[in-house]
Order: sequence, then C-alpha cells, then structure tokens
Amino acid sequence: MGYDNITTSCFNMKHTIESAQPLTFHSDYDAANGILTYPKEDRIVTVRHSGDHEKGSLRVDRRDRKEVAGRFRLSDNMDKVYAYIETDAFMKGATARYPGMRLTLNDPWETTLCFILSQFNNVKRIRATTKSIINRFGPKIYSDGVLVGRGFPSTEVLQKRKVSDFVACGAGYRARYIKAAAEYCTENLDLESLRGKSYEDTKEELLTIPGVGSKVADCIALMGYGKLEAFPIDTWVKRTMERVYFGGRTKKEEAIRELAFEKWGRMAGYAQQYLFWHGRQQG
DNA sequence: ACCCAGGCGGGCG
DNA sequence: CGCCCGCATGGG
Repeated sequence: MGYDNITTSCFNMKHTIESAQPLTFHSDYDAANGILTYPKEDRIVTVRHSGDHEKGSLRVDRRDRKEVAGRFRLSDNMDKVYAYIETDAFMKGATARYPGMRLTLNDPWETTLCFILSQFNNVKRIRATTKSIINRFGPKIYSDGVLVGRGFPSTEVLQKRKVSDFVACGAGYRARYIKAAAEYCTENLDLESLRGKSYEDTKEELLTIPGVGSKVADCIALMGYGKLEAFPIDTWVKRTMERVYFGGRTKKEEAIRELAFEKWGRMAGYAQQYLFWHGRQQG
C-alpha cells in the first residue's frame, strides 16, 4: 500500500474543515493530530496533515491523491485570491484571522443534501442529521473484508425511503424536501449533467429542485460545482454586510448581491466564505 | 422559559 | 410581483 505526500502552502486544515462546508457535516476530524477521514464513493479517505498553514504536507493513500487535491482546491493560488478580494479593511481582517481557509469542492448531490438540511438549522444538528442519514442509508464500505464505514447515499437509494425515515434522522420539516429532491434528481435532473455549465445556468437548474432556493442553490454552485462567482447570502452574511458596508441599515438581498459583485466579482465565493466565518465568530 | 439556527414554499394583498 | 408567515427540533 503506497502513500503520497502532497506539499501545501497557505492551507489551514482546521479552518477549512470547520467552516460549515460539506466536510464539516460528514467527515471526522481529529484536530489535535491533524487526521481527517471521510467517505468518497467506495472508499474511506484518510488525510494526515502536518506542518502549518504556510508550509505543510498531506499524507494520503496514493489512490486518493487526486481526490484530496481536488477536494481542497489545492491548485488555487491563495496569494492571488487574497490580492483579489482584500479590497477593504474588514476583508483583510477576515483573511488575516483565518489564513489558509479554503473553499472545498464536493460531490453535487452530497452538497445538495447537506445544504437542504442547513436551512433554518444550526451546524451541530446539520452534522448529526447528515451523519444519521449516512449511517442508516449509506452503502457499506469494506477494506480487506472489514466494514470500515459507510458512503454517501445516492439519490436512487434515498428516493425509495419514506419521509418519516428522514424525520427519524432528525431532519425535521426538511424531511419532505429530502425525499422530493432525491426523487427529482433521480427522475428529472441529473446533477452530473450540470458540470461545465455557466454559473447562471447552473443556478437556474438547481432552483428547480424542491427545497432549494436562492441561498442553497448558490452554496451548491460554489461548493458542488466550483463556481467561484457564486455568493450565498444567509443570515450571517446579510447581517455582516449590512453592519460593515451599509452602516447597519437593513438591505434587500439584491442590493447586497450587487455590492458583492462590485467588490469581489469572480472571487465573490471566496470573499463570502471569509465574510461568513469571520462575521459569525464576531457575533 | 425563550430565542435562534448557513431558508424555503405557499398564500395573501 | 413583493412581503410575510409557519415550520421541526435541539442547542445556548
């Protein structure tokens, strides 16, 4: 069994894992030892991070090298990203506080399910519910004949379950959205077919999924398809934008979106992740 | 007890 | 259209 070491620069595993992205909800992270595990198709991926955010390395099974490099967007040049988005003091403060926090790139259905669950919910419970769905309905994963975990359940599998099955997982009123979205993505919309489309076209298609509105569609576009111009506006982003850039005045979502596009353009997604996480910690 | 959570869909004016 | 409200449930 061979391992690869992937060298990293400007990569902080802790901030990246913990910042309410799909990995926050379905991976296991041992922060003290820098060990991350998560399911990917028929394997449990294990990543050992050493070093710091400036210079470090990731030790992975050779078979997972591409998956891990893609998942953490290691080919993004963060110096360029920061140069692009640090257009004001607040954003400079945010990037200085969480240097090396990356956006992640995840499977579209996995992302869709996580963010349907995220609506009007808190991080802890989103995680508990996601884990419960995986543990009950995910395909078993074996290594050398030993059960080592479960994978992310497909739309086909979840579409066959009852709404009450998702209630039992703690999904609350979102249970019917999960059922409907799984049905819809099995019968009417192949999420794989959206790859390669523009941000605008991707979002338009995603909005036809039951339980997916503007914010969740932007999260899927950003973290499921890598559309970096997507700018999800949730309660924290709205609150922080109003406080920092609009003198505390209440603004409509469209006005906030316009300013974000002016300030951060094609890197708005990265700006949003820093704005969200920094703003959230500040209260 | 009370408020809030990475919002959405439906109904009303 | 735009606005407003209910929504399941657990954590702080």
